[in-house]
Amino acid sequence: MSLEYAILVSLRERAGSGYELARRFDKSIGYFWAASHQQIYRSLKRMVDAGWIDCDEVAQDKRPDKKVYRVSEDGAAELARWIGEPATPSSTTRNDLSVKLRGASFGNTAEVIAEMTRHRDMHAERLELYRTLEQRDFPVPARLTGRELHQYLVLLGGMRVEEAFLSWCDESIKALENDGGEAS
Amino acid sequence: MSLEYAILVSLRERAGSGYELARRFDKSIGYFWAASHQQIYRSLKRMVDAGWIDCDEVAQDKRPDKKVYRVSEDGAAELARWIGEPATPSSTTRNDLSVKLRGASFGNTAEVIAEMTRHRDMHAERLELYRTLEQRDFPVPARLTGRELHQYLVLLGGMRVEEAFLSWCDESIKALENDGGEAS
DNA sequence: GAACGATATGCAACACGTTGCATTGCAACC
DNA sequence: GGTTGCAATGCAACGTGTTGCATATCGTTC
Repeated sequence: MSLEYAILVSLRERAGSGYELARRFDKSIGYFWAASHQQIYRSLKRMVDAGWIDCDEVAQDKRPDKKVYRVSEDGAAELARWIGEPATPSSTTRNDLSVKLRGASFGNTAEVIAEMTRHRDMHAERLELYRTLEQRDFPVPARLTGRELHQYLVLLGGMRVEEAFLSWCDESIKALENDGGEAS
Repeated sequence: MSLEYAILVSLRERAGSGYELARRFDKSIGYFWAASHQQIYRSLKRMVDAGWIDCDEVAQDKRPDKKVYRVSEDGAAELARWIGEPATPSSTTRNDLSVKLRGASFGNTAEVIAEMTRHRDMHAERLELYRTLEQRDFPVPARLTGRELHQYLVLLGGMRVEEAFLSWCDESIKALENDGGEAS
């Protein structure tokens, strides 16, 4: 249900086609709410039916036609309503790395260390990306207000979480390696 | 697909019935992989069909009969295989709080602050819980080895992530409040 | 001119998670 | 004796996410 609200936010920032939205969900808002183009097209259809967005067909030079969507008044109202609504119990945690770690003694510990190292590197890379985006888009965070501030805070959340995963991976790899050396 | 591996881990730690597994998924392993009893019963059926687990019907005094499941050799082999397997691209991030924050200027900022405060409190509570569990189950973390170490590291991951969310919420609430005071 | 990649939209099938409901046995409480 | 509550198992329907495929235009490259 919530993807539709992510789309509303993105379309309120700027109207666009399904394809453009899919590009945005490959980065930017997509870092915090993943979605494929199939999901997006399917949702756009439902949202048109619900009257949350309107659609203009736009013919283009040198490119296939596209359908540009923008948020209707009903859609804007619905978005505002959802933003104010207390969220459902939330955070259904599902972390397969934790499951693997917990089951490490039923598998091969060396493989688990390798897997944690892979994840460590992925989180480090993602953190690097966020820091690059921060420097590029928000060089002076202290002065931000309004929509820019909100966007910055979302990015900050991403950094905090990646930092946490990174330390966790580092600590765990160290502990597993020590354990392999002494016990096992 | 991955729930079945979480169940395998849990059943290798100790054989049990569907109901008992559902209780375990209300805490312990469930903090890192959420699952309802319907999912669990459904998965157990599939896993029996696949030959990953075996089932004994156990009659009980003063209670309904139950079906106790244990991991078969095939199941153990499959679990070990999965643990060693590099995980799929992973972490499909979906954080509705980030979406709400990003859309704050299209809703009511005061409501967003209230919502972030609610989440802040939930994360603080969860962190408290993890710290209690740590003190209860792992009073001397430095000496842990093997399976206990693995369980501790999973808990540590939970704490790191909750700490991160907590600081993020605190920072964001502060920034949003300041922004409301000066600009807007 | 064939092949490839980007733009652009979409269907169908399947896997997985959620919600709501249903049933049985027994104990305890009022 | 009826209600409540825990133990225990399960079905059906629906919503959402994933995977694989299909199609069309246009520009560039081999």
